[in-house]
Amino acid sequence: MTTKLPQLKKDFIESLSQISRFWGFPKGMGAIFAVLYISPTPLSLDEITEQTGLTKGAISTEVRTLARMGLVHRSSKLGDRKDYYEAETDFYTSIRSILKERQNSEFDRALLGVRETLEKLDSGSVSGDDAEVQFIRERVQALQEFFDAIDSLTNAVIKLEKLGISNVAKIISILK
Amino acid sequence: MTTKLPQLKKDFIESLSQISRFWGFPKGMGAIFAVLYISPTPLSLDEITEQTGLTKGAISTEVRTLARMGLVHRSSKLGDRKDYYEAETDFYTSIRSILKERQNSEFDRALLGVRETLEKLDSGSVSGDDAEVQFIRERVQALQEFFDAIDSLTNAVIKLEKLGISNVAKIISILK
DNA sequence: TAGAATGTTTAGTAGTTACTAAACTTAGTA
DNA sequence: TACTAAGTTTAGTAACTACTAAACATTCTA
Repeated sequence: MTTKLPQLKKDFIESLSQISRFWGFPKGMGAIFAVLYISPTPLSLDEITEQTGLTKGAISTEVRTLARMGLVHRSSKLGDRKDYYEAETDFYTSIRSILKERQNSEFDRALLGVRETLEKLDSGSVSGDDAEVQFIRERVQALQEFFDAIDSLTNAVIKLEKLGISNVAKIISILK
Repeated sequence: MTTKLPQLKKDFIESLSQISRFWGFPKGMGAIFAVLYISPTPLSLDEITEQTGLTKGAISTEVRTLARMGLVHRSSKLGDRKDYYEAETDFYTSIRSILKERQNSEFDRALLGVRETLEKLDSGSVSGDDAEVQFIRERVQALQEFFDAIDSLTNAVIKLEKLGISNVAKIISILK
């Protein structure tokens, strides 16, 4: 039983749309990336419109976000007024810029909030029942250590690029 | 300058609420977990209501989700009809059950979609321009390899529990 | 059995978000 | 200059989500 290429493309686009939505990005963003990712040549805004069914407006704004995250790149041809877009294929590079993009985000400010809570508790500047303060201090500290561990691992992922994917297996075996 | 304990708690709850929202969970879920996490004793539904400002109904449903994810545990006292809830403090245990919970989720089905796309391309059962099929095959394969690498690392995180957080630093240094 | 205490479910709502349609802008061309 | 092609911005909308309020269910106690 054979599958026709257009159908295969549609399925792939649909899968990436779902994955995108799961990570808290618009469904359409995933679709746009998918279309660009499996295109041998850079595509114009109109071509993306055609393959995703989204309107020009939506693509215009979402492609800008994708570019800011480093997941797509914008280029142009001489003597052609159109913009052309292509997908970044190095995902580790993308991850790095996505994380950079997240700097100063609500998320980072929230993490900072926890850190500040811990600092206050550590500096002994919190007034209240001593035993309770101590208890909370230990709990918040454990949480902070967990966050730090996750942070370290995130940085590790970023570094995987240099190591090459093939080495991941080796690292995993070290962990076992 | 001293901070009063109730204010510190409020700030902490607010921080975890934001973090929760960032990860795509309801804000209230983070607040409930925060309240339980910094409580020395298990709390009843009414006590959680009081500290979060949410209604009984909301807490009833959200605490169930938290329990299913392994982030809180429900218990009861003899001769007391109330349910009591306390936070799980081993985050690695929680992560494991969250990931298990995700099994068969929309996300996993989407990942499966990509894998199936690749299998079709590999088995040569896709009809269409040969060069294009080959190009798409390579791209999808690269994406699949990336997903696999992330998956390996996720599993590594889960295993960190056994190693102890302190060893994470050593692992990171290996990666450098 | 009635009443109270606890927890669950359900109908509705306010707020958010991803998107469309269309007005607008900018730049190139006849 | 008017016209066209491309992209952006903006106003509005449909669908979703987290939550509230209140009805409902269950279990214990007088």
